[in-house]
Amino acid sequence: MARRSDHTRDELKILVLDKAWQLIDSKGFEGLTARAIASEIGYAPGTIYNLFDSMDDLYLQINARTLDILYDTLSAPVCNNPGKPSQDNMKAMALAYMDFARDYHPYWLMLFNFRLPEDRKVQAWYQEKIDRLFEPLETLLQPMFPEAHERKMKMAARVLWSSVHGLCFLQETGKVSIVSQNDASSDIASNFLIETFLAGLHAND
Amino acid sequence: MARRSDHTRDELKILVLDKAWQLIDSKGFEGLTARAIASEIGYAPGTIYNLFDSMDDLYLQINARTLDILYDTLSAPVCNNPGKPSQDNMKAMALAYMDFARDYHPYWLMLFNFRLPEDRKVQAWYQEKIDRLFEPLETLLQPMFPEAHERKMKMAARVLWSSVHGLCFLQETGKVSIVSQNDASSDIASNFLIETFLAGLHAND
DNA sequence: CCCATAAAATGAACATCGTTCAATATTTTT
DNA sequence: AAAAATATTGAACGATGTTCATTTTATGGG
Repeated sequence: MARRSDHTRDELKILVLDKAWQLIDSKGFEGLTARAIASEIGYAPGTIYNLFDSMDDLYLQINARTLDILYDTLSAPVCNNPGKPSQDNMKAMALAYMDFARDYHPYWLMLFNFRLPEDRKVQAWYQEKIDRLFEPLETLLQPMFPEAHERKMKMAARVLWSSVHGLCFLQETGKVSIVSQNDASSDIASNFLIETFLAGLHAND
Repeated sequence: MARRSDHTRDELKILVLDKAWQLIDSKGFEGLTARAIASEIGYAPGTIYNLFDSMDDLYLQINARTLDILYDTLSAPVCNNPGKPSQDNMKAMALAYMDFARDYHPYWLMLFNFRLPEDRKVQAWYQEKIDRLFEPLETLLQPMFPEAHERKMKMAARVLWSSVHGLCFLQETGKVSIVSQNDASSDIASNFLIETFLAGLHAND
């Protein structure tokens, strides 16, 4: 039996989440089970439930990690180069998101498979992590809107972001081949979307 | 024991799918189990597996029905009124999609939760049902492109369609509140997307 | 140092799931 | 009527998430 002084409660939580992350990496989401985690860290299955309300709760914590990495990805200098036009930065940001969806595929999928437990609202700290994702794009859109139109700018950010996500999602889950089987097709489509959207924004000024 | 002359194999398949559809409606996707279906139609669980390869196979058949209804929805006259400007039709089509996602919520979700069994490619007949979904939007976009640019038009259709889907998805799964908690916010966002995208198309002519 | 109390870890047990397949029941063919 | 073919069955298997009475470990006071 694991001795309870081996780790503090918080250390143990981190240990579980680290191992969960590894399991997803090696065996995919299907391989992520309470028993597998427990066995790997040398604890009994019941211990998981001393630390997390449920497996859904654990999935939520994994998603939190994923959202943090995604935020860092979208905040990276390659997508936020002040020396480059906003359009270039946006294209880079869209491609960064698509690369992220491929590189972190199982984690990225979990973000959308997650089901809220019953009618419970998503917790505030989690919603905060989601809302934060729009900030880098908002920063890029800012100069294109008068200061008085901040609300409209924020909507534009969410609409464009959602659009890129939709493109990425249908592409990545293999539901739709946008232009052809070409590997570059998602890049082309993404660039086309941003060019068109920005042109539309300027035209409607 | 059910007598095997009660139904032909095809009738039985339809019976199973009808009951599966009902179960999703009444108990949600979680209530859709082989045992529940079997019990409801007066057969044993094993019978399901005489008709379908697996539950995933059954989900695929349910998805096929959903895709058919969605196709009919997007083909409806309200979104394809020749007497109205294309932009109005597109806005109506986007709203029709969003209404569909709400009205058929569990079925609509299943379209994206479905996981391909192993590395098997999606079957051609299923891919056909997906590709067909773009046709109504392609018809609306057609007049905006020279005939020689058909490929570009098709890409535009898929990009705009994906964008609307992304908007709808993030809205419907409660991940993102686009403008506010307002009920009309998704309509506003969707209209904004289409106006901007079309303006961008014309500007880049 | 010992013992009472608190806390953590356990793992068997429960309900449920998808799935299999030998056995049984039914129909068709000979 | 017997035999072959086919459909249906349902117990059984190996999983899963989850619970919780029991056991183990740590702590603190006398």
